[in-house]
Amino acid sequence: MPTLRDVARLAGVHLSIVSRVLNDDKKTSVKEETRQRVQEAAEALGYWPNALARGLKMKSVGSLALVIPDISNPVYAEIIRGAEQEARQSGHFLLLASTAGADPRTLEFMQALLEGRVDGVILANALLDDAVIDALEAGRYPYVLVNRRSQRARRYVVADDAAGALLAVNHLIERGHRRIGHLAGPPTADTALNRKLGYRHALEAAGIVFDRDLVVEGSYSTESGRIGVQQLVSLPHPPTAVFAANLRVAAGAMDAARRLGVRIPDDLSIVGMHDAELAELLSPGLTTVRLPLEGLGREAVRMLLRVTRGEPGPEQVVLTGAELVERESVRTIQETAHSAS
Amino acid sequence: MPTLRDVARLAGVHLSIVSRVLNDDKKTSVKEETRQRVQEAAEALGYWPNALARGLKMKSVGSLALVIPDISNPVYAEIIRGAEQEARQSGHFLLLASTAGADPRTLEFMQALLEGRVDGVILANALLDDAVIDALEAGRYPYVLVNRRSQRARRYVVADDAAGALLAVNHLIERGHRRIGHLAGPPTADTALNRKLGYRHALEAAGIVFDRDLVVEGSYSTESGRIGVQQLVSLPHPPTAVFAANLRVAAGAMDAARRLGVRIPDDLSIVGMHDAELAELLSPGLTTVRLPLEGLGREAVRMLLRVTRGEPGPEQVVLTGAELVERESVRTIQETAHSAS
DNA sequence: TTGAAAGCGGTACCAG
DNA sequence: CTGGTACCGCTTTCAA
Repeated sequence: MPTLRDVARLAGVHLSIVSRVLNDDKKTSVKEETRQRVQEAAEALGYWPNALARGLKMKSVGSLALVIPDISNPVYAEIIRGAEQEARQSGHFLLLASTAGADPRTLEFMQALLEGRVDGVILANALLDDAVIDALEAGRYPYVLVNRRSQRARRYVVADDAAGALLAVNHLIERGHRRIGHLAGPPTADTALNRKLGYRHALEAAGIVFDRDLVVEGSYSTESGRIGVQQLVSLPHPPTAVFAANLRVAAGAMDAARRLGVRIPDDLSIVGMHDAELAELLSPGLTTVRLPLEGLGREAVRMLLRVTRGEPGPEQVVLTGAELVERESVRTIQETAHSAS
Repeated sequence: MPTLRDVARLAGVHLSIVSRVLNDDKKTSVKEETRQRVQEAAEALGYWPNALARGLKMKSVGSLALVIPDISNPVYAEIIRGAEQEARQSGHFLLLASTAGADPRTLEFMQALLEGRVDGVILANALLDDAVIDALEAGRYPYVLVNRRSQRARRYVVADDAAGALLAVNHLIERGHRRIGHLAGPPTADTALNRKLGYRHALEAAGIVFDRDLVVEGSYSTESGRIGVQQLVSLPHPPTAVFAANLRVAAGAMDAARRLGVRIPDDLSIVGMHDAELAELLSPGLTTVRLPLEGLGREAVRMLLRVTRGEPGPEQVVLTGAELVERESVRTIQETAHSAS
């Protein structure tokens, strides 16, 4: 790998001149002819600056990291896309780091990342340990949480999960459902809590009494959906519809329902949270709520960049704009129970 | 951020001693008491080495990059997992970089990565431009292709796609199918070519004449599967089964078939390549061939690490071990056509 | 056993 | 307009 020194030698100038030319420094001017020579020499040698050396001097390497717990979760694909675009547009490099398998050592993992490899981190880790956040705050390290809120974290960007859930459950109510179950996510996840909140609000607003038997708490996994739906359908008075906290949960629920002989939507309607290609591939197509995840990614990068530059700006942002995507997993029911009583 | 100098000052020793203690240098010995003082000082300050400075000096930063075209493709999840584990086990840091959206600038993208941010790269980019590989070779940069072979590339690790395809098609043949279509992947992808080859070999071995109308070429997308299946079922003499080159293609095919009123497996059997959770969530469950993708990731990291260390070793590896995962998308048919003639 | 110093590849300030 | 130089934080060789 050629260095500045090599280019300087070839061009017959001092290396500081090469640096100026290549960074086109406005402060000092360079004779046009010299500039030419330098550029040609750099070209000829295939010179490419060393990010380490530059980063060491500049205290900034021009890259950000997005830390993700599980790359295979489709939720992250959209956040990544948004973050990627935004980073690229502002001339930064986005590196992804998966913590899968590193769980017990997340803190060490973060430290390794923060040794100078990146200028700041975006944490999409829903199950992130508070200790990590404390360490980040203590070290005054530039960071932003995405898709997760935390008491300890000063900065985050999240979607309006409660509003999204409201949308989902209202849809079910409009279609005549009154006995609506909820496959909730892990109580450790802020998003799960807000979705449950939205669920309760929707019921409340419709004058439906909340029945705690109808909500089963689990994790954000397909397996959790399978278990949950089994529990709901074996209730003495099972729900006619269910709101799943997550796409994976919904998919698992559909899978289990099918195996149990529960037809969707005939026997059970279902709407899931978060829209992705999977929702369309399921059979029947899953009605979902689309969250502005790509926007989350973009906004997180913007915020992080502001922080690294020491610029002021909002530190907590809630992105609204959830919308219902109707497919075939919800059926309309007559309000028989009502009129019969 | 405290530096070596800060620790040295606090411990009352020279910074070179601190370096020795912290890296527990075997060559020079340090008085036990001094060692203690240094460690305490480092601890007290929360010292953490600067990877940039160290990397600049050592010409190695202890991290590798895995470059992926599209993070949402489930194929990569497994490769990533394997690579991650292997990297971690050997004390390296695996960074992921997605090229999505950077397509026309992949070369620049690679250069940015190779400015010193990482010690080497693993390219999982199936549609990678040859120019990138040439540049990598020319720059003698440590790299390994994974899940893709190339004339220009000296190093790669791939699965035995042809054998996997053989497995899939043989399964169909054993179940009595003789008119078997193939939804092929993009001719630019080495994996697609090998899968098509396996398909042909299987037919040949069974004495089934190859009918070019039964193979429709596309891309590795769900949309391609949709289009392909539509084309196949509208043939004057449509196939009774189809082998999809990819999980996404299979999923798209199933989706389109459903919309066209073609029942699976009753009207059309289908087997896909690459097993992932999605295969199980589809309805009916998709029979697939499981490829040793996690192993691909592991092996790629091992190879890359060897390269960075200048150690000898195999440069092309083909991982065998594909296996059939039976679910519900294939039905057995009687060999009526045979006996009737 | 410890200290001093060179240098990795850049950037930026200062002097000529 | 150009050259010289200090320094970013760390590793490592050489002397004391």
